[in-house]
Amino acid sequence: MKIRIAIADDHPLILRGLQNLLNNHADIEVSGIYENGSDLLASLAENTPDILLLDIQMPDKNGLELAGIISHQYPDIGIIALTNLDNQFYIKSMLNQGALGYILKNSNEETLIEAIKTVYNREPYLEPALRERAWRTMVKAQHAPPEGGHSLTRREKEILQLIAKEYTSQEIADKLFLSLRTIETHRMNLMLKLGTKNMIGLVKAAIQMGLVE
Amino acid sequence: MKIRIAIADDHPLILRGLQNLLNNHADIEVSGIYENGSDLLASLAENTPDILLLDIQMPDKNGLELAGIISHQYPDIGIIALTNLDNQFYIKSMLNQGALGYILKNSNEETLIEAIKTVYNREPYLEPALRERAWRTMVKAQHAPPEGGHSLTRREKEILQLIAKEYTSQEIADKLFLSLRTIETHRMNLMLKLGTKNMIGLVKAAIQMGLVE
DNA sequence: TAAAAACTCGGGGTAAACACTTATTTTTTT
DNA sequence: AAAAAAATAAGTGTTTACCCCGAGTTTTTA
Repeated sequence: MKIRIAIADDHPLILRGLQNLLNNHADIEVSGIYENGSDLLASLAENTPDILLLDIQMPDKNGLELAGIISHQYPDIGIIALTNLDNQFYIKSMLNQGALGYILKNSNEETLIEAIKTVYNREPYLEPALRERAWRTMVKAQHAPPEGGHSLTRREKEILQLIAKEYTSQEIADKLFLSLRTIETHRMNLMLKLGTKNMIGLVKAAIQMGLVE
Repeated sequence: MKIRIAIADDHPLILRGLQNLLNNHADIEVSGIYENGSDLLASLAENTPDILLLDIQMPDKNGLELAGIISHQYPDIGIIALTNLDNQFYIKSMLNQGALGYILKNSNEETLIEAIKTVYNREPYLEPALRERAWRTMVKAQHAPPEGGHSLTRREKEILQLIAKEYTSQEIADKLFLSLRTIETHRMNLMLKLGTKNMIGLVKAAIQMGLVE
């Protein structure tokens, strides 16, 4: 029996490349391709794959939300995050949202096939190039941060976004009708969670998370 | 006679997708695919294409340099920049470096083919979605900036890079054996050139220019 | 309905960034 | 050799970020 694979990605070139690549494997079958999150969600009930290759950056919904919804509604689908983002925060978040695999778009064929087969067997798979660093991140996470990794709250994301849009703390405070000290506290917490010592690091994190640009 | 196309991109998936897509067109022929800038440069003399699809982000050399070198050495090759970066600065820079076309990786097939045919006729092609904005940028550029866009000097790039790496001005001064005031002056000039009021904007510009991340 | 997490706000201080200015020396270009 | 551009440096002052600390309120989760 073939492994049925669905692909969701807003880049036609990537879709085509994946399709072409996977069709060369006798034990794999591409069951559906989707260019946005809505199409994907609409189709899953009718056409349930074994594996879902999911891009994190999608036009309508982002991959984190999608992974959360899908892993909840269809626990039998093995989700593999397919992304350009080589970012510890995202890896953790995706895994927390129910993804079993995490590979980069510039992976080679072997990595991709190995990821698919591994996740098909219900085992987690992480891009080889990212393993070392991710492991270190996990280890570090057991020391400083409180628990369960540094996922950002709604307010924190909002403020991070404004910071990355070049608002000063005072301007953010005015905009949100909050005290300057509140914004500063949030900023400090953001720096703690994202492991950076200044706003520069925050901006880079915001960009990697897709909150701006 | 077929249009001969070379593709340079470090993403195997994109390479495969492009190859597959272009092979479906009778009047197009893929003459070579390259995963890095060195391979590309080494092969161009032997195997000269009509069109080069060039990724901006490459492991060894960046696309800007490559475009400059190639357009100089092989003026008959029509260079089309293929990128994720929807960014005015980059568009201008690439065109200045001799690229004739600029399209995004999430373009559809029609856009890609149209770009190839347009550039084959030695005419410039810009991603439709980017035209409006780019045009406005060009118009604006005729007012404020001195000439040919805001090109940064070597020192400025170096310092911008360090800023984006979360060095403070004092740390940069120590590292480069310069006065703190010198670094601050450079920083001010950078902010002027890049049209931003603080370091946040500098970091974003640095990332968009590919100086970090 | 407790407990936990998130959100809010403050004092007091140091270091860094930002904003205006001018000016000399060195390197590159013409 | 002259002109232009780049790199260096500084005076002076204001604003913002950063770093300790603590603590009350609201919302979410268990």
